[in-house]
Amino acid sequence: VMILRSRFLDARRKRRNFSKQATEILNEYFYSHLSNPYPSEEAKEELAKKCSITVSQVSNWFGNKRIRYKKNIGKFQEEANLYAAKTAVTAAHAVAAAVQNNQTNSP
Amino acid sequence: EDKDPACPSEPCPNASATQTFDWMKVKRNPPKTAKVSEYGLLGQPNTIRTNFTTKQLTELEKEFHFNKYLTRARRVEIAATLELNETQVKIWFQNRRMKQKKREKEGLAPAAASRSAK
DNA sequence: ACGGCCGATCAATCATAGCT
DNA sequence: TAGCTATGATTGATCGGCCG
Repeated sequence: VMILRSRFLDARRKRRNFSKQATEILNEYFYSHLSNPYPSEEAKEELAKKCSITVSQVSNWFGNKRIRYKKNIGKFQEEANLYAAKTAVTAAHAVAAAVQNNQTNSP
Repeated sequence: EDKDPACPSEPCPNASATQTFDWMKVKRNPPKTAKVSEYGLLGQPNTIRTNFTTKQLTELEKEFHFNKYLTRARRVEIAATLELNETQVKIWFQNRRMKQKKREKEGLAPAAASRSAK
């Protein structure tokens, strides 16, 4: 039991939460890819850059997120809807822009 | 860049109702490690993640620095000495190599990483 | 077929951060 | 300050793919 207190050697475990914006970016990606929240290595690198964290940290974040999400989907429902709405607005903007562009080009 | 292939007719109860995708159902088989009950009594203890002792980890670490890869003979020897399965030893080395690679990879870019911090 | 390795991931746990 | 939850990291072990 105590034989395993070697964990103390892992003093490196001085963690600090990611910035609010970083979490925002990660959650945006997660919920906009909820059907398959497995970013490719390239996507992870891009997220890492945007969030100012390492690729490993991005991997850890997604790993933890996926496990915790499926463990208790209900607990994340609110968050899911929040981000779903956010991306919906983004999509709406894109559509609006496309429509306007389309009208000015072809009758 | 990325797109979901499916946009079939979803009898989705409500637009924002989050469906249950396959990745959420993934279940890993329980570890087969622990040699199942020698006595056949109770089938609950096993299938638990093994906790390596400090002694075992120290020994494995020492061996790793000697050789990153194990030979069958060496593996058998170490497993016997540390009272672990050959598989556990094999897996430990595999994970250790990955860990090593990860550290080398991140031990170069991070400029603000110094041991002096306490 | 067979066994080892790689890369990614899982799943449980550790230890701390942060809110009440 | 105590207690509890949120969260980042660690790690033994699994999964699928590749190779000799």
